[in-house]
Amino acid sequence: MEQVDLQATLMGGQCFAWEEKDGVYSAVLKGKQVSLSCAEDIQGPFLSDYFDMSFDYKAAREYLATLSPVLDQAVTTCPGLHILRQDPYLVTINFLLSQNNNIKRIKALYDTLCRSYGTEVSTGRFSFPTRDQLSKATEKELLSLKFGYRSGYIVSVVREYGRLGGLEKLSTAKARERLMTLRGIGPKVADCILVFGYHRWDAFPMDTWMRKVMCSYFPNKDGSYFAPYQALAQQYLFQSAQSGRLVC
DNA sequence: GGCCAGGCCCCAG
DNA sequence: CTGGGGCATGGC
Repeated sequence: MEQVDLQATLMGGQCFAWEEKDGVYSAVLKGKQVSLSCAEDIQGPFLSDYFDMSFDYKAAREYLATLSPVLDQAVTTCPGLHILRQDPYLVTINFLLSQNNNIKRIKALYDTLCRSYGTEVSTGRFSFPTRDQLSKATEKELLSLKFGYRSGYIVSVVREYGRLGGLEKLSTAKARERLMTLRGIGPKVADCILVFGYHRWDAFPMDTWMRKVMCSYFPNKDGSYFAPYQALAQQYLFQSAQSGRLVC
């Protein structure tokens, strides 16, 4: 039975909603609070979909392991890493927050958005603001909440989001192109939205960590080397580098 | 103080 | 198309 690694999957930089306390992971999803203390708690249609339980991760890991010792090591150490199926709008706003930033502070900003514009679903627990709720935020307000130069991007993307339309039907390359027409979404953020919001495994986000990894371990190669599992390879390599398990 | 963090925009060449 | 400066903020 496939065991999801909650730590790696929920706290590894795919999403910023979860907090871990005494081994219990909790978040507000779809307006409801969810708490998980082990992989067996992943039950029901919503969580099964969220954790992408129907995909054959074993086959993907076995293939990636053949590509390089670094990946072999990574998948062996952490067999339970899944790519979540998250809401595209939420992912879009989240990765606007991510640019030139670190995971800890991205989480803090995520929390600020929830508390400032979301709905309190239980005492002290807030949902992520809907598009409608977030549309009430002004740039000035966001600046005072320490969103920095991302403030303008958030206001603009919330306003223009409807323009994206049925991205699901487009090829990854076309969808990427359309995402990048929004202000504040460049190549890297677009790729993150494609992987984490649209589950496009042929996207390969290249951030500062990945640049180092590719330079050190896969010189003269790009994401296509890991096809058809680019996104999973990326997530393994990102986490390995970012947690200091790789020397770059 | 300088450098860096899941970068992007804008402007030179 | 490529390179580099500017941009907000906080941790180290």
